[in-house]
Amino acid sequence: MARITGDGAVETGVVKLKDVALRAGCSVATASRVLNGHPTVGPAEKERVLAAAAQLGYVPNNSARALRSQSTSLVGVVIPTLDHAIYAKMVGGLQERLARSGKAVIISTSDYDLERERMQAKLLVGRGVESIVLVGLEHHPETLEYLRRAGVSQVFTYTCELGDGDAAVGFDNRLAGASVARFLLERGHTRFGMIAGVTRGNDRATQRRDGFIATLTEAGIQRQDIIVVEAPYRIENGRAAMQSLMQTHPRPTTVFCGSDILAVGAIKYCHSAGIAVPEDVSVVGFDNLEVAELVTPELTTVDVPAREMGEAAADALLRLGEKKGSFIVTELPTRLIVRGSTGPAAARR
Amino acid sequence: MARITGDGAVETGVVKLKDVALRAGCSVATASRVLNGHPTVGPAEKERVLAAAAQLGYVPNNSARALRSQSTSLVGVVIPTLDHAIYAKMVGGLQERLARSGKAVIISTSDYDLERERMQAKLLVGRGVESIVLVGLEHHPETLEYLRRAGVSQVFTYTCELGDGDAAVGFDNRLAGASVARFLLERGHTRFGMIAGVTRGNDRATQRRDGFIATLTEAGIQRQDIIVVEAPYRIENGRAAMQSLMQTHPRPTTVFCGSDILAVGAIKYCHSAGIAVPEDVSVVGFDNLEVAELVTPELTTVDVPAREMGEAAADALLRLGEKKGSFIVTELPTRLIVRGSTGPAAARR
DNA sequence: CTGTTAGCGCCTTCAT
DNA sequence: ATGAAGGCGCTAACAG
Repeated sequence: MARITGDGAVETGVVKLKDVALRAGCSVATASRVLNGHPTVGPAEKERVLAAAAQLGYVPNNSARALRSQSTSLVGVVIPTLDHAIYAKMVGGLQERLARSGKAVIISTSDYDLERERMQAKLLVGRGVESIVLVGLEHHPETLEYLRRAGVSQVFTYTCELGDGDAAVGFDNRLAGASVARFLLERGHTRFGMIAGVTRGNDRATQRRDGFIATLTEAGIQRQDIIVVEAPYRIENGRAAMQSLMQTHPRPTTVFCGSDILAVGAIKYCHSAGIAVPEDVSVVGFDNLEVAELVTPELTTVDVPAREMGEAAADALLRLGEKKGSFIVTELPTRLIVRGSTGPAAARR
Repeated sequence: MARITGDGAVETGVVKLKDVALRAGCSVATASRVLNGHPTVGPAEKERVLAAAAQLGYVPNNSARALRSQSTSLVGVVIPTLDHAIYAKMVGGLQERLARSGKAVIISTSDYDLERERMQAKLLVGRGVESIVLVGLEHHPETLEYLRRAGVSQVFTYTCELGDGDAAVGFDNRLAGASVARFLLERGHTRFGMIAGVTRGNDRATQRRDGFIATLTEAGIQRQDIIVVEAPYRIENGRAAMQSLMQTHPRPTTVFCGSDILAVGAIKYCHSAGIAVPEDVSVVGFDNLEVAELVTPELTTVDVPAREMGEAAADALLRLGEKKGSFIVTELPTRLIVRGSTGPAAARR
């Protein structure tokens, strides 16, 4: 698809900066300067370059630009999975906000595996990302070391602890777990169950659990009256976990779930087993997903501002680019949304 | 933060091919050959290069590789929104499958706006993507023209019509709508409502609606016994739309919703208004989201293989790269999942 | 203010 | 089978 231009040059496919310079009658350096808004260019020259670029439909080659300038305007994000709305929405907020600043987002998933996260992060560095957005505080030490050496700034989300990162955007998972505990204590509950997410390699799940338990024990609840199980975030697992909890004697008067996903599974089990919610057992979730308002009874849960977190992560990342070497912590509020799945403690039987 | 390695080299930041060659005691050419699986390398040399690369944690610089080889291994995807699970999951499948082939995914969103989609597509081309994954068949003509000129192959998803694209991976929305109509006819329904998604610029919503209506009219249903409203995919809108449908006289014995999101809103309205589902009115959704099994009664819906679609899109895109200029159509099956929200037609009142 | 020059990191001829 | 060298397209020094 070669074609002959007005001035006789033969072009094949893509137009390069050289072509623009040729047509504008200047050097590639000047053309480059104009196109990059460099000020020291005469207005006449400038005009010609711009016109030439427009006529030729010039599109800069980002690979060359990136290679040369060592800057790609690329941001990497590694999340556990796109199947969970909270992560997907976070990425949505991130992407949208970054797009306004001309940055693009390369996405990848780790499936809650810190080792996979490490690999993904390396690949992203190879892609030339200048910053990387990770979920949580806990990561493979090598991941962070590698990123640091590569000069890639690190933004942690879903946590407001900075750890070894450059920025943290999120909330205090421990505090959130504690707030649920306090709420349930106030309602007079005495025996507690928890269906936590898998805590291995997941600081969010760990802290929610720890904050919950610590607050209960500080309030005088015996450790034997707190029974904790772990389950991957899937409805089926919530159901099975609830079943095991409901088979203990005496059974908990309330169950706190590390995610709404688990909570709806738990409620589903109760329905099938003839256990009344909240009369027999109160259930609390986490995340405030859309489903929270769709189950019967509606789910008491902790609202997590997923989209806002993505937007705030974008802001943090942008500021990090401006002042290199600074640290940013943005704490976002969570709040307990009380709905029908919780009530006063069930009568002892 | 330079550090001294065992063999005395000073490293700053990222490991380059030169570093690997140095440590392996060979030339960069040889190292390159080994890392690219070029056959003509002695096994001893090969071993050393691989070891060196592993020890140093070498990651190729994609900008350089892209510049040299004129190929970026970058794929762009534009979806309406990451807030809806079907799109998020599709992207998840796409990303995961492409990662295996060393391709990265740059993501962006259009918010169901074809004009925004056009802009995003242009930006992606500027980023050097070699293929682009779009949702649906209908796009701004300029979008497709631009992509074609830039040599970017186009994969459409959620449709199995090729249109002006190079590949289509999805299902027949019209047929899916028709299958719902047939199912409801068999159950003896006589007056039909539909809460469709917004059809403007959305061929999926349009075709689901058209297939539904066409099948009904072909079966002898009068057009006045089919009432259709449109609503953006949000629970609240489903609720409001259902309210308006339930206020017509005589009211429909069944309502087909263009998405489970709308359907759960519709069911929610029924609960609040004392309308029994499915006794008073049957409800059918679309997508088979997780919520479909969580509402009461559970939702009859059309299962859409979102993740598989992403994976199939990746496959199509890969094949497209191999045989330039070919066309690929992959039709994925949908199936009607019958649950408790549908029953025989309600008794006439 | 503009042009010339020297690479960015990698792959791939071309020699050996 | 291996190494040396050139250049992908662009930008940032440095000259002029």
